[in-house]
Amino acid sequence: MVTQNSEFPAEIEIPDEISGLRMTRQRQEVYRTLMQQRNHPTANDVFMRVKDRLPQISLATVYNCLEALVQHGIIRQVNFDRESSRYCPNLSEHGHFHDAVTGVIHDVCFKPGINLADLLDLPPGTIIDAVEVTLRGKLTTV
Amino acid sequence: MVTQNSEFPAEIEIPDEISGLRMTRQRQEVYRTLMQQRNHPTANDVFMRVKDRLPQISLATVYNCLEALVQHGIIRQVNFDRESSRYCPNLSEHGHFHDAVTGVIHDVCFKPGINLADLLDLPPGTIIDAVEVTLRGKLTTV
DNA sequence: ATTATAATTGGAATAATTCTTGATATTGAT
DNA sequence: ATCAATATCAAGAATTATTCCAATTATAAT
Repeated sequence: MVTQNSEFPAEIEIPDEISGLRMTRQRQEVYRTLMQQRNHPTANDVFMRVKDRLPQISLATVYNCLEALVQHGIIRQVNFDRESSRYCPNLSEHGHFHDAVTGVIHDVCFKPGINLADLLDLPPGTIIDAVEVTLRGKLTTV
Repeated sequence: MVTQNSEFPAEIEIPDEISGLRMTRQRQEVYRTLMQQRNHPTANDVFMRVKDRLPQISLATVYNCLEALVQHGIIRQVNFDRESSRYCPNLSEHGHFHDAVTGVIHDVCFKPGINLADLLDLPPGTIIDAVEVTLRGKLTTV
C-alpha cells in the first residue's frame, strides 16, 4: 500500500513485477524516477535523484536497472548524437524534438494514421523492427 | 591533374577548396575515402584506409578532417545508438536502415513529395533545422 | 623572405559505459 | 524453516570513442 502524505507528492505505485522482470527496490526507484521526471534524464540524472531514497545505490546499479528495464520493454533508451543516453517511459510510438536553445527534449507524436515505413522507399522484403525519428530545431514562443 | 593508371581504379578528383574549406592533402584523402567507400565507415575505418596513401596521418587528424567536413556541410555524421559515429557523403535528404543481421547500413530515400515535418504533431512555432530517421530491421532476401 | 595563421601530430586526458568480482538477497526445493 | 541455486547489487577497474594539448609543420599574406 502507498503511503499518502499531504506534505509529499503522491507516489507512483510500482508492482513487484513488470513484463516478467522482478522489480527490486532499486528497479522500482529507477522506474519511479523516470515516471515522475519526464524530461528524458540521463543515467547520472537518475542516479542523483534515486540516491535521495536509496543513498547506498551505485551508478553501476542504475545502469543495470536501466538496461534491465529497456531489455524488458518497460522503458526506452533514447540517444542524441553521441551524448549520454537518455531514458523515457513513454512507450507509445513517438519521435523526439531536441530544442537547440533550451536543450529540452520534447516527445513528438505522429499525426493519426501515419505509418512512417510507408513513406520510405524501402527495398521489398525489408522488415522494420524499430523506427527512430529525431528532430532538431528551436521552439519560437508564439 | 589526376594520374590515370590502368593498374589502379580511376581516382576521384578533389578540388583545392569545397564550400570555403581548404582541402588539404589529409582532408582530400579523407573525403575521397568516403566518396569511394559508401558503407558509412567510422573514423577508425577511414583512418586505416587513408593510411595506405598517407602513412604518417594520425587518427586525431582524421577526426579533425571529418569534423571540418561535417562543419562545412560537405559530409554528414551519422550516429546509431552510442556506437562510433559513421560518416556519409550523401547530402540528399535520406534516412538510414540498419540491417540487424549483416550490420550494413543502407541509405533510404523518402518517397517523392513527402515532408516529414508535416506528418508530426508539432507545437506551432516549431522550427525544424534537421530531421533524422533511423530504421532497424532485417532485409529478407526476396 | 618574414610573419601570421591554420593544420597536423602524437600522446595524454576525458567521459560514458561496461566489466569484474565478491557480497547480498531472493527463490525454489527439500 | 533450511539449504542450495540463482539473481542482483556494489565498488572500483577497465574499456573505448573522442577530445584536448602542446609542439611542429605547412600555407597564406604582407
